[in-house]
Amino acid sequence: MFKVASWNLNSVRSRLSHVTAWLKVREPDVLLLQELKGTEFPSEAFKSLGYDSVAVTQKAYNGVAILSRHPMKTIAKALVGDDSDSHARFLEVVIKGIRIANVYLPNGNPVGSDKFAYKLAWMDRLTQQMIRWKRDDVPTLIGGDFNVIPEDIDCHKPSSWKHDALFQPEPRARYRAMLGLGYADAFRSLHVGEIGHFTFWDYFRQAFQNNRGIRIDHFLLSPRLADRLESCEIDKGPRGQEKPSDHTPIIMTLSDLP
DNA sequence: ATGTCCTGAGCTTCAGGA
Repeated sequence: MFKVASWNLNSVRSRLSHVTAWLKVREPDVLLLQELKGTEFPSEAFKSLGYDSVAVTQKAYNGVAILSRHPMKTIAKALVGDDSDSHARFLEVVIKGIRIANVYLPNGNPVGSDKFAYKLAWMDRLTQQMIRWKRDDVPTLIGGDFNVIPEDIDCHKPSSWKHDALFQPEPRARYRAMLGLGYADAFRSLHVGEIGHFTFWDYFRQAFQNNRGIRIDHFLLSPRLADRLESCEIDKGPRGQEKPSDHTPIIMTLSDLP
């Protein structure tokens, strides 16, 4: 069994005790982290728990890291397609023969702004990379904060998100196009039609207490990995703790190769 | 428009991002 998790921390410094406590209990083989929010990365804290790590950071914003209990080879620290893009949003490694890409897609608000255009361009670049990945034999997992609400059932109330970049037709069409390439949405493929499953809740207006959330953290699996998918669950526990991230972890398990 | 939380400059609060 191979357990992979993903968690947007909204600052690794503010959430270090949360994530280390969570790792001790859940013991995933691999953890993808997003929104580190700072240049410092506490690799020693994770090393003492048995995890090697690789991180791409920048000052104040963004930042992604991958923790692994198995040998990990770093392949890329940036998404190709725009040399002028300096945001820390992408990390690609190989662990146990699986290509794992950790992504933190742009938020894109407000709709119609330069940020929205950057979000769409970033998704186009990721789609092109996902097409290139299909050309080799390496089973591939893309996980992280996609900042896309795929379908109406992935938010508590569509009308509340009608004007938000995460819910616009353009990013949703691009997410669907990724599925159209043959990648499976791990959570939805095992929870068809189920409502009320979210990975993010706003800090304000008691959104979590009232389960007014959205599902924007995803795992996309190439066909050979989708065949090995055993479970995919959202762990709401951390979102209910003191000083939580606004996101909560998503966890999936793959069966071992025969 | 509102709500809340985080970072970082360099204030004893603010702007910017989410």
